[in-house]
Amino acid sequence: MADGRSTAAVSGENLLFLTDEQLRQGIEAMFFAYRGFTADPDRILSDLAYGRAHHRAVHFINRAPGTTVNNLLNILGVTKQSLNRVLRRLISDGLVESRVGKSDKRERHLFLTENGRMLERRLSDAQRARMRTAFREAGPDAVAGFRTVLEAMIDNEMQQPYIKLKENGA
Amino acid sequence: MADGRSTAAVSGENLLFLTDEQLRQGIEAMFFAYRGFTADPDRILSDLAYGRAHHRAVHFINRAPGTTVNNLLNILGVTKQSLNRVLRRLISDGLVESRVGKSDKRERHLFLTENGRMLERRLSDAQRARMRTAFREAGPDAVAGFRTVLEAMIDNEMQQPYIKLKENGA
DNA sequence: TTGGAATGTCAACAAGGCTGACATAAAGTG
DNA sequence: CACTTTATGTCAGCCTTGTTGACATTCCAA
Repeated sequence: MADGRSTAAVSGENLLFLTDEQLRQGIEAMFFAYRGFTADPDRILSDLAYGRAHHRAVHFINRAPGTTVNNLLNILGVTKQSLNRVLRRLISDGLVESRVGKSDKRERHLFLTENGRMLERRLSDAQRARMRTAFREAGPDAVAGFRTVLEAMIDNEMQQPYIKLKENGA
Repeated sequence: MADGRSTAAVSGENLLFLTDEQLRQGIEAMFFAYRGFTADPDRILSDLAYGRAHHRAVHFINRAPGTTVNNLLNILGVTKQSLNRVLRRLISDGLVESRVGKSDKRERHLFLTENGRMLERRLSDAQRARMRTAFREAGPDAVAGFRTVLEAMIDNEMQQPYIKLKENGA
């Protein structure tokens, strides 16, 4: 661990930025920031007796309307049993609609209903507001760096569904 | 929502960086990056039948040896009952030692045992390795921006315990 | 000295992960 | 056509980790 300094020299510009202390600060910042990041939606959700799992489903259905259950499974990285529990409730509460696929009738294509879109809007408005404030405080250069580091931190195994998100075959 | 552009003008430099689309990308990057961030420790923990809650406890006890249960509670933002369950197991497994406070016998001061330090090392090595790779790929300027944005995103209500972490009164 | 505040423990419940097993319907293949 | 594979849903049961309620201990101040 004493060689943190020498490895940092790869970048050349700042010899100190890869010490274990710097990394630990990054790790803790990530922990506390993620909590802040989810705090506002969490408050809204708990009033409705929903959890983060519902938020994630609603978010990605909104982003890719008509996505199949299987595609959502890959994006979220949970089991179908776990997702199914969440979807069942969202459907019975009238926030999500499930349509049998036209070309492949085994598939279910998922859409937000009007009420679903309203909830999604409430949640994402809250989350965007916090992100907007943080971005504005930090400035455009910091935002670019933020994005660059986050992208480098994303698991390569898991990056495919993130990209595959465009597909939409209702 | 059409006024995203005008609010972005506050920063002056990049008129586009606060559109809803940019914010949405930031939100999703945060979601996927956090998953990557926890993936390596999660794998180690699941072999030991521990969860993230154990990781968090071990991390902050290592960072502030002798911290009290109450202080840890404030840092982690969970109920004392929830933390207690985790601590009980860590103590009975011989990873954490709980010493009754000298001046105030109601308090318990927490320390990692030798085995506890070994686990902490394994977990933080894995997490640091990923963060180091991401930092190195992104470069020092991006890292600075990353830190700036995360700090701006941390809930102000929750920032105090993060700072209070220094105290140590065994 | 006594009552309230602080601290920590035990019990029970819920959300949301997980695995395993199984059913159904549709699609694809020999 | 028979057989296999794929997509989805469901039931049962487990675990972790949140929650609230009840309670014991300790400290301190009126």
